[in-house]
Amino acid sequence: MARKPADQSVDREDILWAAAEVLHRNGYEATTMKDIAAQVNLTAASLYHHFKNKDFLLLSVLEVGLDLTIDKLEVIESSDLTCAEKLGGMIRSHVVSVTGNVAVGAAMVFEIRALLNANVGGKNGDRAFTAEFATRRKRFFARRDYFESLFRNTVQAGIAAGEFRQVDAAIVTRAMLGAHNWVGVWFREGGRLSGAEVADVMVDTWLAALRTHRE
Amino acid sequence: MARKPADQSVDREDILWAAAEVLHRNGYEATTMKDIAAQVNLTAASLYHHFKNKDFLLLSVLEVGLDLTIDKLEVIESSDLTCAEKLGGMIRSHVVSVTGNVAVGAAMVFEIRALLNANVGGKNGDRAFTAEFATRRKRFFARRDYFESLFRNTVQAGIAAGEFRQVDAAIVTRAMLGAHNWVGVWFREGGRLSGAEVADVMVDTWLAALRTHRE
DNA sequence: TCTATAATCTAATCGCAATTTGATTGACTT
DNA sequence: AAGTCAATCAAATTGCGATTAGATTATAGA
Repeated sequence: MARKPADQSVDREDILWAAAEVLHRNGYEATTMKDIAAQVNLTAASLYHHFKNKDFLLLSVLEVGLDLTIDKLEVIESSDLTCAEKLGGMIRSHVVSVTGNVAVGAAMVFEIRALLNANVGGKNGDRAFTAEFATRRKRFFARRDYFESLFRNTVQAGIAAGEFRQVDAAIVTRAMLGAHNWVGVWFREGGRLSGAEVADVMVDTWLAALRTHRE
Repeated sequence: MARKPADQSVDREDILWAAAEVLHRNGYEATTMKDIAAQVNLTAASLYHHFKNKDFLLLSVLEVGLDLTIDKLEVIESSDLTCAEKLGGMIRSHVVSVTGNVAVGAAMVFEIRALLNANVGGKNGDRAFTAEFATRRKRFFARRDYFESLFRNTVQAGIAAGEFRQVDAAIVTRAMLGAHNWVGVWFREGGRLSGAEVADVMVDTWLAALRTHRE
C-alpha cells in the first residue's frame, strides 16, 4: 500500500467519524472541510484524496450510520419473538445507537435536508460525478424508507396479532422515530441517565402506548 | 409614515413568515438573504432596513414561533381541566401549530443549532449589536425551557394526581416533543390526514402511554 | 407644494469556503 | 537502490454571500 505516518494514521473511517462529529455540532452547511480536516489533523485539501467532495462525504456519513442501525434491526426482525418483544428490541437498539453515537444519529436526522439540497442539477460540470451521486442518494433514501418500514411492519403485525391496539401504524411509527431521533439532540454522555436507561424508558413508554392489555 | 408601494407592501411580519418558509426548505446556513428577499419580491439589501442582520432575522423568526405556541399552552395550563385533559389539549395545540405552520415549526426545531453557532464571540466589531443579540438569544432559550416545562409539569402533576403512571416525566416529555417536532418534517398539507387528525392520533397515543387505567 | 423619512434599489466590498493543482514524502516492492 | 503509489500539504482559483454605501422614490403631513 503506502504511507501512513505514525501520527497521521488517518483512514477513510476516521474521517467519517470525525465528520459525523463536526456535523453534529455545526450542521452540514456550517461545517467547513477545514473543520473536518482539523478534527483529524489534516488539511482540507487532503480530504479530497479520500472523498470526491463535500457532498459525497456527507452522504457517506449518512450511509454508514443508517447501515449500522439497519443491521441490528434486521437481526431482531428475523427472530421468533412476539411483536411486542421485537418492537421493544428495535426501540432499544435504535435508541442505544443514537445515544452511543450521537454524531451519526443526529446527522442522520438533521442533515438529510442538506442531502436533498445537495448539488445534482447544479452547474457542476462532471456528469459522471453527479450521476453517481444521484444514484447513491436515491439508494440512501430507499434504505431510509426501508428502515422506517421495519418499525412500521412490526407495529402492524402486532396489531394483526392482537398484541397491540388498533392504531394508525404509520403515524405512530413516525411519532416513535421522531422521539428517538430527538434523543440525539438532547442526550449527553454523563447525564442523569445512560443511553441504555433512556432506551428502557422509551421501550416502556411505547409498549404502554401500544399494548392491548396492561399487565 | 412613509412609502409602501401597492405591489410591495411588505412589512416586518411578511418577511418573518417568508423567512420561516425558506428556512424550512433550506435550513439557516443554506438560506441566503437573497432567497428570503425573493420570497417577498425585495432585494437582499432591503432586508437590512427591517433587520439588523441575518442572525437577528433568524432569532426573530424563532421568537415569534415560540411565543405563538406558548400563548396557546398557557391558556390550557391555567384552565381547570384534569391533567389528562390538559395534556391532551397541549399536545393537540402543539401539533396543530406545527402542522398549521410547518415553516415555523420546523425552524423552531432545526435552526436552533444555527442560533447557537451564531456570531457573538465573533470578529464582528459592533459591541452593542452582539450584546443585544446575546441577551435576546439567552432569553429565547429560557423561553424554550419554559415551553418544555409546561408539558413536563403537566405530566408530573398527572402522576401526582394518580391520573398517570409513574414515569420519568423529563424523558417522556422530551420523547413527546420529539415526536411532535418530527411532524414538521414529514407533514404535508393535503396528505392522508389533516393536521387536526394527526394531532388526534398523537393525543390518543400519549394518553395511552401515560394513563393509569384504560377505559 | 415642500420636507422629512420610510422603504427600496443598484453597485460595491470583503472575506471565506470549496475545490484544483502541483509538489513532497515515505513505505512497500522488487 | 529504484520505482511506484498512497497520503499529505501549500498555494492559487473562483465564486458566492453577507453586509455596506449611496442614491432614489413615494407618502404623510405641514
